[in-house]
Amino acid sequence: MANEELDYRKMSILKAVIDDYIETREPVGSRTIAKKYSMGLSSATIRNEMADLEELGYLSQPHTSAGRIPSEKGYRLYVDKLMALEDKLGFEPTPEELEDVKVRMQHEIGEMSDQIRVASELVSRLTEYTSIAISGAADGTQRIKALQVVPVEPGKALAVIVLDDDSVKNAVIQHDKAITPETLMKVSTHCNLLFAGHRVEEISMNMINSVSEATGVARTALMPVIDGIFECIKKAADTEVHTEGAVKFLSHPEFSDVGKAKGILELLNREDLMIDLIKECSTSDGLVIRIGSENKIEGLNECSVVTATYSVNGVKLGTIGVLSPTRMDYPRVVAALEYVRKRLTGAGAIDAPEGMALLSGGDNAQQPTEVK
Amino acid sequence: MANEELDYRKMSILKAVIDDYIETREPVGSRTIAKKYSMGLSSATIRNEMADLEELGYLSQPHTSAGRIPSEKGYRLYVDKLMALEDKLGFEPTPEELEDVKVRMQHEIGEMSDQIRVASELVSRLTEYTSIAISGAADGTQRIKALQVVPVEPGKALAVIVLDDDSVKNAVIQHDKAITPETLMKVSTHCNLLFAGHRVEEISMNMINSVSEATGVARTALMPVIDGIFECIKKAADTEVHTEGAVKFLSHPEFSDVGKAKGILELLNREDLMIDLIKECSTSDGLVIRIGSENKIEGLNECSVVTATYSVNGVKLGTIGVLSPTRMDYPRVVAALEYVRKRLTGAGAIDAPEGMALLSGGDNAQQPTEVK
DNA sequence: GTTAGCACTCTATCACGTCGAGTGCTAACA
DNA sequence: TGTTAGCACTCGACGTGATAGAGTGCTAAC
Repeated sequence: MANEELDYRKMSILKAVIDDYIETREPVGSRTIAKKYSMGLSSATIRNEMADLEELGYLSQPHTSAGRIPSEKGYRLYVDKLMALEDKLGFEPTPEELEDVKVRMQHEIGEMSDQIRVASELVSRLTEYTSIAISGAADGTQRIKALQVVPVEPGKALAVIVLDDDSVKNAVIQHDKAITPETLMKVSTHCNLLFAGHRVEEISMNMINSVSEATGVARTALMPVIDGIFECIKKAADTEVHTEGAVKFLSHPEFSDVGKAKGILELLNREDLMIDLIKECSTSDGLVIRIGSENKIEGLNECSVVTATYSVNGVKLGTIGVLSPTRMDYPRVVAALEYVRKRLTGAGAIDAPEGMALLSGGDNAQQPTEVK
Repeated sequence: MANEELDYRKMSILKAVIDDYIETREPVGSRTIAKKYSMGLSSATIRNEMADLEELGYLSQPHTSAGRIPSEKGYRLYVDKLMALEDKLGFEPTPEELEDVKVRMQHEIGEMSDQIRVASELVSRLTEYTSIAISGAADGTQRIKALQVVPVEPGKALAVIVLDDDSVKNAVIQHDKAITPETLMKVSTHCNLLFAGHRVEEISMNMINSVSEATGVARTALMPVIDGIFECIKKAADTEVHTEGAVKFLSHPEFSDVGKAKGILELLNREDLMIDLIKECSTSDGLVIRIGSENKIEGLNECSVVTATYSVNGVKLGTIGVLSPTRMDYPRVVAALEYVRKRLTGAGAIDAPEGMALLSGGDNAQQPTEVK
């Protein structure tokens, strides 16, 4: 499994360079590596190796007299084989914090599954990066738990559905004032019986026949009501986005230029783009890492995305993505996302993290990363 | 009504300076005023007047050889007496745009009254500034239009209420599995009858007696359900905030420093602070302008806030505030907020805007601004 | 194969000089 | 008495050049 091109020493040096660069944000020189990482080699030797690594495309130089910085290829190798995940979270959240998260996850029901929203907040806090959450399956495979039509005032009602990820959608119904609340109730009860337990995608318009027959309400009068219910169901198929900690982008020296910062924040506000970005990675149930230009959104070429998709009891809650400049603390992000997985599923261990460790013996690469 | 301290000429010059500074973002020199605003005076004369205005505290100088910029006192006089509101919107939104806004306002029902949220988006677009909207009365005076308990699955239900500003709140109910959906329905119907039309603040806990008696359900079993309903009603009393166009702050040269920009964006994320900021001004039903340090939030000393509170048919929809650096295009902001008022109420005119105009004859100050 | 030494390159930083905008003051003018 | 032209002065913006420091690649010795 060891990389053909690189021997052990080159890998060690590459890992040291990337670790240091992630930590210091400064191009890394040969002297730094020799001294700080006690390789037992002189800076001159390291210089030679670094020149090789540059030739092979793993490192690059901002300018002649600067140290090296990792290239995308370097980062790719790093996340696939080199990075060490031990203790990268740095701290366990306090018990109170955990309790708070747990309570909030279980207690609220909102537009988006609140579990995934709260989880996203947690990820952002743990990593100090921006996190983006998108809601559940949003592909029509969610099941309807309950449906109800709530009469609001004459001629106006509210369609409410609850999905299996405990998210709630509603839509306004403007109907004929002749329709009484009692009739609405009947329709509501019937639709609930009809739809509950079914997938969103299974609900089809011709069910109106059955509703009309069963309730004895004329089809034309029923139309707006059914329309409202369908609008509501349609909303269930919409993907919701929630961005947390967008401002944290301004902390990165990579975005110390206001124009650039503005650009990225405007991108983050583009819900359609963010959905695309995260969704593209949400097929697999594991972690997906996209480095720099591996992700296709223009303007995000200097950023990396790590996503994790979460399911509980077979219900897809959603996908959380962490977004930051390419110089991302990958191990920490991976650890945070795995930690949240543990929280969400209530089981599963990250106590003995897998993935590499080159320097600790093995060379297994169990972190499922999208291989470009 | 004319200011004691200032004669007509000084006011003209002050107005010209502020107009120009708002437009160009540059300290304004005497030559600029003389040439651009055709005062019929030489730059030397204007220089003398400007020196007076500075002495009186209406203008200040960044440094010796720069032009003048308005002080807070200068802005205050400007918004109270000097600014001209004619045609400040610059353009009427296209018919399609208006239609879009109208449709969205009427059609959606969400956590916050969508009317106020959509209005806030419109304001931000018209002014190119950040706008902050807070929801309705949120003081317990909203009335409940409808209430319903929706059974979700055994032991779980959802309380849904619709308020008079068409906002929807919901809360989860974890109840005894022995309670059947039919019982829930009975409770729901009873509560709806009991609560509908009443103010949120009127609902009191001892109503549980009546519910228990009327439905024949034991009080202990009923407790979680009533709790859920109360939680829901409690949420109705929460103020919701919606911020639109926060990123626009990054366009202002005043925030070209990333650190400063970060500070302000973090402030904008502090919902509690924003609620305080806007709420403080939401007592009056007119416009309130706070300039620089007139608003009490630390870190917003170099910003101004203009707020407008909107009610339709006696129902308070909410308050919209526009936030920008002190160098704000006040006339445009006022025009935009008045325009939105026209849109929301469907009547009322801003076609003949009031307020000053010093240079067009009158000197009335009808814009209700908070006098510090 | 490794390392010490050295010349070289490139950036960041700071001091310096210049330019231009705008002022305040004075003296002349209507 | 109010207005204006003229002028010396101030101060920030900007471009230039010198300097220091970090890091490299190469060569020769170990």
